[in-house]
Amino acid sequence: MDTAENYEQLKLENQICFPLYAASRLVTRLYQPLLDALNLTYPQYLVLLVLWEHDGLSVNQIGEKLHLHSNTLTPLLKRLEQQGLLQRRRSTSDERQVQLFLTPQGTSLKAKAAAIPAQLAATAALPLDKALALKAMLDELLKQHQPT
Amino acid sequence: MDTAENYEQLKLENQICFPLYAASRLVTRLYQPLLDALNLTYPQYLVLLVLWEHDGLSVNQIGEKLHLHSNTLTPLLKRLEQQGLLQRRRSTSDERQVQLFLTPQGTSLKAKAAAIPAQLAATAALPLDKALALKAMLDELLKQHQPT
DNA sequence: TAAGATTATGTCGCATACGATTTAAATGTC
DNA sequence: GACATTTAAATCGTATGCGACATAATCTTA
Repeated sequence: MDTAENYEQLKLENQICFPLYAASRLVTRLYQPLLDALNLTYPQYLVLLVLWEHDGLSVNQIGEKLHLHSNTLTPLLKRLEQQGLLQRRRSTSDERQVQLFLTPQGTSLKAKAAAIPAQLAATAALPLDKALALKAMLDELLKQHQPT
Repeated sequence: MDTAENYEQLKLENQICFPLYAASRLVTRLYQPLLDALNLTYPQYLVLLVLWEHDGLSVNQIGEKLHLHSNTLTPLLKRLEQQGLLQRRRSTSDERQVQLFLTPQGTSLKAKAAAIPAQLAATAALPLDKALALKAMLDELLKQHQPT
């Protein structure tokens, strides 16, 4: 094995995963001032995006969409329930499942959030074509590692 | 304002930042089995990448490279010190600064880590050209938000 | 040079992530 | 139908991230 080449690949500037890690945190920080107005964190915002599209999903169904498990989601969902944005309710057909239903406040928050994507695009300062190309590549990477 | 269009942009599938968030977490999970052999977390590995290139940097100098601050780095560095991989030492020229120096164990870990980039590339299953294109776009995004 | 501003690190609190385990409900199988 | 297996949530412990603040050292500047 070529040790010199291997060491070359240990340099930070040659890492592919580091820019992914740094960019993800950067973008979350860019969201934060916008989300502060709604009193949400970025993962909480993601959960609401899901519920605004599909109200009444179970914990695992939300987790499938966000690639998160109940160990992360349960406490997060309890906090959203505390804030009065949603209600957690045991499914009657399958009592193992907990379904999440938006409250009127949770539903109405969607209107306030409507401006966020455009605002974020403005602050991120990434041209639309590059943003879409980036998204396409990330989606491909994610798709290759879907469970199933 | 076009509310329907704004709502369209609130769909999860139209988010650019969500795949970034999900891919970053995915890749960190892909690293984990490789890093387990070295008893490291991914952020700890990143710190060592920096020190293997530039031993003796201060907390903030590491933070600049990784885009992290002392509130994150100090506890992490203390854990690496506990593991015997590095030593934290007050700078004599400027007693506000703490410099990080690799121990022999910390230095020797580099040889064990040498195989990781290639192993990760294999598991990530992303063709090199796409990986490089992805990195280029992420680097551009990060560059636009450099402090200074 | 003394006092205020700046800088580097550290501490604290909160909210994720996530592996490992637990509990209860539903399902499969004989 | 009893029982082992599987499944959905929840719980626990550890390690980040990060905003806000505290502290000590250095710098500025009047």
